[in-house]
Amino acid sequence: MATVTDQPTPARPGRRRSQESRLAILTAAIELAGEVGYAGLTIEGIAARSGAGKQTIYRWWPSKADVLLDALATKADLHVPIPDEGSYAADLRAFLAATFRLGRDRRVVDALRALMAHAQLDEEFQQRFRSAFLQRRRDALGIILDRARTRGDLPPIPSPGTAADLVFGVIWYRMLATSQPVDENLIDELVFTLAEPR
Amino acid sequence: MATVTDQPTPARPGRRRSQESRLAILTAAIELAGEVGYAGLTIEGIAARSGAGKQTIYRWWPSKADVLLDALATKADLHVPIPDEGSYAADLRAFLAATFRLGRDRRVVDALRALMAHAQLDEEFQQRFRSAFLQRRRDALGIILDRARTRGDLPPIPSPGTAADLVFGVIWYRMLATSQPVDENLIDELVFTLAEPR
Amino acid sequence: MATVTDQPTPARPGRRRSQESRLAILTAAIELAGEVGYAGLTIEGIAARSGAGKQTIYRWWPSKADVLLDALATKADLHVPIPDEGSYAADLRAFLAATFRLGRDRRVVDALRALMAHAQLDEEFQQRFRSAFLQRRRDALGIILDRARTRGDLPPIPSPGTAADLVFGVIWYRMLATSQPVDENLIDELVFTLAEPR
Amino acid sequence: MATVTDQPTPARPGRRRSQESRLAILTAAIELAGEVGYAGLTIEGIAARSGAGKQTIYRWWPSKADVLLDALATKADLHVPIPDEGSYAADLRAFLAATFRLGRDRRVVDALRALMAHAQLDEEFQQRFRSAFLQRRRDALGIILDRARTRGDLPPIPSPGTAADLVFGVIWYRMLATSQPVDENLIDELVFTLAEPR
DNA sequence: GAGTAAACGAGACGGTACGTCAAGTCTTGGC
DNA sequence: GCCAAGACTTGACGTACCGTCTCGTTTACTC
Repeated sequence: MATVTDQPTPARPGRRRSQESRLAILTAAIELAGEVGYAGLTIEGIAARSGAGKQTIYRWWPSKADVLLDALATKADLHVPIPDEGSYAADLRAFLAATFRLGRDRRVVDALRALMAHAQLDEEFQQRFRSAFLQRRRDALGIILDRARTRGDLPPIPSPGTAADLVFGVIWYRMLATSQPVDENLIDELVFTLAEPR
Repeated sequence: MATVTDQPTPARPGRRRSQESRLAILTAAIELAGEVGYAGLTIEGIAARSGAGKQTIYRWWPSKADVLLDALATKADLHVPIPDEGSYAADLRAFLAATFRLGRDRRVVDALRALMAHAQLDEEFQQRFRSAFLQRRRDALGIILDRARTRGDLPPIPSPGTAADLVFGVIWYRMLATSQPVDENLIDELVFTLAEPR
Repeated sequence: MATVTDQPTPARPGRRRSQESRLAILTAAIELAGEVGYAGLTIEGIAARSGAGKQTIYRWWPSKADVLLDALATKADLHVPIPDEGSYAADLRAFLAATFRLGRDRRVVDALRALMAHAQLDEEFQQRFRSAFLQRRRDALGIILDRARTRGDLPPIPSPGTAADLVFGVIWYRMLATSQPVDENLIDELVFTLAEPR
Repeated sequence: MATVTDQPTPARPGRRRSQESRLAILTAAIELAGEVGYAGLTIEGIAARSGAGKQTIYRWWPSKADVLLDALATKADLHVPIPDEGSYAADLRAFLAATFRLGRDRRVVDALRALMAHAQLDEEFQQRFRSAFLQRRRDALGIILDRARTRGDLPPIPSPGTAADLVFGVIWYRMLATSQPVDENLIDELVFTLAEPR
């Protein structure tokens, strides 16, 4: 039965988007970012490596940052599962551990640093980066905090919003400013500071 | 008697560095960054605006980020005074309030965001940015933390290093990721979370 | 009775060529050439203006010059009648006057200039342009010259071929090199120079 | 002694134009035009072949046609000497013979055809082509015609202007429309038609 | 009336060159 | 030796069209 949401196949005329090209472009972007760094990454380079025409890239992505973001979303598993571990402390610990694991992949970390950097230089990309990446992470943590509040597990201070700022703040600060990734020790201190009842 | 610090007059032959040019360049950099944004800032633009030759800029600064960093250090008052307020909580509150005031100047915040971004894309600048800016701020907070430890005022968890990461983490995260600056409310929550004895 | 030239109905299967499309394309070509000039004329532009697909154009014409040549032949009356005026001088005068009239239409002159230009840059189009246009005009003048020779009206020098070169030479030279069209005065001088017995 | 016309050295600051680059560009343009034809000639190709940057070409010439025109003027001897041969007929014959010789060089003829073509597609280049080439040739013939008039050697019809149109008309028409160059026979017919007293 | 075949509109594709911008370097004459 | 001026090579930008290649649709003929 056809419904209103059957939009993926609106029977448009014209040639369909090539999935071969799309994937070749995303793969080339990831590889090149790893080889020459984000600063050395160019649309021309991606086009050359992937065998696509530049226009094909510009047709679907507004900037090299968008290509890389799409590549990351498509190729890297950025998903953070949030199983109910029974307590705020345990949930938070699980969340941080998952992030910890992600942070061990140098290529992913470098790409995220570059995307955050690009977001500071490109107003419009900043919007996309926030809604496509940053906000999703925040929402995941938001679920944990909500659950804790329901449980009566959540300290009154800091407020959920500030707690999220503290968690993501350390993570990003270490990535951007000190090259010191999230480690086991940090997890302990964070859990104690945020989840320990007073 | 000549000493090691007598560097301004090493009695070299040839024309001395022009302070007029230096200041004109720094002023032009600040102004242009405000007008066209960091992404639109170019060495050529700075040279044209300041009336300097490009070579003069390249002779003294390695990149546009360094010009802007120098301009910020020279023109904006980035100094954070750390008077002894009698307690860790009060010192921390004073430190955050000073940062709060700094964050009200849009132009300074934008410049800092851009410099942090540039640091992600330029390995060598990252070193200079860390030692010339990030580490200095950290050192200032370090004094407060040291003083608190001496006083016996400092909670055992989080450790001083992590406390600094938490403080600078929130500040930078809000600047870079949420466009939500440090405000009075955040100060209260941070002071409570970090300085309240358990 | 079917003859060799009855090509429009070879009883092939499949959809027939659309005359609507053909005319829409030729019209669009003429209009666009007038609006944006030949240099600004593109197959994509013709397709967009006419509502045709690019493939439809490429199916029937090898280049934009061929489209324009076809358009000119179809829409503009390029025919030069050569009624017998009784003498070489009168025939030549009539021929030149007809050409004169044609040259008053700016759009036709511009299109011819562009086609002649294109013929210099595209070897294959040059062949088609010669046989479809230049040679036809030459043949028309050839009839006049033949008639004059039969009449004994034709001066021995210049030879018919050279006479044609002289006639078309001035016309094209004025179009291409001096923007000065054929006018009454030129007609007088040409007729005197070529047709006056010595 | 310095005079008002000593303009070549106005003591401007800044680096001087590189004659090495200029000549390398002109040479590359001539060579490439010969190898790939004018239609295949590109600014990028000239830059690559000459070792110059594209910007250097765009700085000094507005289009590839201007490069080629300059190259032709610089490298090919396009000068037509007009010694006084004693009579209009002899002068005209000498002029045509010189042109005849020029027309034997395939590369020069092809370049001129292309430039004339380009002039039809580019309004501004047309102005430059006329004053830098076409008008100069016309002026040379003008001297011959003036001399003839002074001598009383010049037939009243056609007028000098029309005579020039006829001469250059045939030459260009043969180059552009019939691929049949000026030859000895044409010279005889032209001299007879234009210079023979009636 | 069910194939089958071609032309049609639309539009994505790999390319090439465009003309521009800025980078960082080099060369000039003057201070 | 520093300075302003400005030409230099280099390399990427984002755009415009090229000519080709699917798509699904429409129109004709053949069986």
